[in-house]
Amino acid sequence: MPSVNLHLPDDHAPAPHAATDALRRFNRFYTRFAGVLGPGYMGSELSLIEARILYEIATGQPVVSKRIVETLSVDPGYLSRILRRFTQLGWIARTRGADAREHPIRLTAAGEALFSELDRTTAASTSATLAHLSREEQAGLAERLAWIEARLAGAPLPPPAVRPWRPGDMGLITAQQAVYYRGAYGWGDAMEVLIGEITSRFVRDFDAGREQCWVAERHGELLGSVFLVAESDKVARLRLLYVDAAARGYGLGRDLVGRCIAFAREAGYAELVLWTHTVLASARAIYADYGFTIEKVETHDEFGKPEQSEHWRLAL
Amino acid sequence: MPSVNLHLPDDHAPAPHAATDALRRFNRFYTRFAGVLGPGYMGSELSLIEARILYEIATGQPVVSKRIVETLSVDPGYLSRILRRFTQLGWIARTRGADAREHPIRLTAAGEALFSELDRTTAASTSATLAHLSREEQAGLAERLAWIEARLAGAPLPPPAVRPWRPGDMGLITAQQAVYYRGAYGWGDAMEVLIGEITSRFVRDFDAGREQCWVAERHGELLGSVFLVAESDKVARLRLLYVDAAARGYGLGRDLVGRCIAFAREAGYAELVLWTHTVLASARAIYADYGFTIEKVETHDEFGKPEQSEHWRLAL
DNA sequence: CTAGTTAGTTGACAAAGTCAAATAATTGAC
DNA sequence: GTCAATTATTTGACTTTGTCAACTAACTAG
Repeated sequence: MPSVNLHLPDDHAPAPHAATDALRRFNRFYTRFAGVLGPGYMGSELSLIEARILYEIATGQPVVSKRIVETLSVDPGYLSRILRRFTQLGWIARTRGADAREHPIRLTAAGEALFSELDRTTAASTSATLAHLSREEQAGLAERLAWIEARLAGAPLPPPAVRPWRPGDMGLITAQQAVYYRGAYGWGDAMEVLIGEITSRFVRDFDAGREQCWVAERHGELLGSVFLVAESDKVARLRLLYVDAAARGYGLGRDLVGRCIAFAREAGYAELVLWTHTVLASARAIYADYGFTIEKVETHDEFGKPEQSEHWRLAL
Repeated sequence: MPSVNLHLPDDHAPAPHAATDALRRFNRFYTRFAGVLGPGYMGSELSLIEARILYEIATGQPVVSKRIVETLSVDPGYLSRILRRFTQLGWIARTRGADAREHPIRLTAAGEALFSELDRTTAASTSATLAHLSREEQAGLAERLAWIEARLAGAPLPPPAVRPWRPGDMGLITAQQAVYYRGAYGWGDAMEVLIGEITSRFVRDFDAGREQCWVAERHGELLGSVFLVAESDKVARLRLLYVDAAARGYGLGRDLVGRCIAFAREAGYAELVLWTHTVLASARAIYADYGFTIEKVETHDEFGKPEQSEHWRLAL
């Protein structure tokens, strides 16, 4: 279920604090919502923190208390007492580590049983709160949660995954590029129409062994794409290379062009051509690096304002 | 920044518990994340609950403690003591309500000052945690948060908002309908191509006074669309009516068709025609209700399997 | 070997939260 | 109108949860 991030330049400019307000609002909502899932912990004897500690132990065995203190930001003294109680209850056992100051923690059989029981009941309860959502909504929820977590965590995002095209991709590609080029270069409707025609024609005439389209995705978001289409028996054309701003710095453009070249060689083409514009500097750099050369330069006025375009060519 | 919910039927079927796991994972993440925003409350003297109580008072003035107990699910006794302390500190004042058992609460001037200070600092701190996100990411975050809150709250969703088309919409419409008809009726690539061509042509030949496309959206998600295009001087054609499963029950299809009819009358057309398929029962019901009648029925094989289609007509 | 660190524990508290009983006002049944 | 039942809030008597600093034992670097 890919989506695209469409941000029109002349869109109702969102209030500068819209995102801040949205997050604060969500925060109020979610603390209440989590309260429903959360404390009292599912009728078990465990408090929320105890359950979280048990989770850390179960998933990280053997784990030293220092790590728990760090990941859960719990007071070491408090943790120490909780762990003592867990030991008395027979849920955990503490061994001697290589470093004798550490006392690595493991679950006992009873602890494992408790944890898997807890895991089952919380899963069931969470599942119940999602029961009223359709399959599509559940999938959409999972994707949005992952997206949000990735941004809020501030951790580096995973690189986008590249895959061959699927039904539905063409429209998204068209929408994405149309909005981008309009915003970035002021290109008009004619460009949107052109892209739409190229993508429609691609599906209509698709020749599986000799043509392909690759799409890059992350957390359900379309982040890049490229087409390789047959121009003639011996000539292939690379079209509509695009890398979203949110996917810069992963070498994605290079990857996509590389796939086209490899595929074209494999399919027995003798040369690969493409048409691009002088303003598209980063794409041009990639073409040049792969050994493409400019064959012809011409200025046209198809996109609502004069634009210098270039025909590139690579012998395979 | 609309998106579309694309769920291919033969997609990697998500594990049945994917959404549950995603939510549990998010829950672990978010409790930690909120801890950063949260307790200690921004260097102020207030604990998280105190801050939440202050918020409830400030935004709901005058408010009775029962309401706070319900919305925050806090113990009444505990709340009572906190409110007494707030009163002693001069932040709130309690009056006599119409029902003398209640003691409606208001903020004093000092309370207002405290609250707006707190509001400012939490906004600043939240804003700081979002500083590393781009404008697009912030907008995407806000939309996703709203979407998630709406689903998890289980509250009825707001009706989709209808607006005229914008650049980028055409591709999304194409993607959405292509995926839907493939999944629901097994229609193939030819259908996707047809939709792509219709939408591209619409942009190319768009005649503003005599043609229009409306799009329904909610939380940044495309939920429906319809086209009205000129067929000839006196004849308009309604095309590509679509209402997403997530938007059923709002009368959206009826609304969209109604807009087409009103627009066509306004623009001076004498009649409105459309082409649809017999399997599309709910669309047909809408057409019939508006007084459209079937002119001709024919079976074609364009979508990969035989399908009965119908030509409808309405005199304006 | 010594001074400085580090992992974890303990004691002494303070803060947060709970529960049941009490108080005062209101409602509904007769 | 009166009385029992109910409701909003408060109070008392607690338990649980969380904090802070001092402490012990083990490690590390010079």
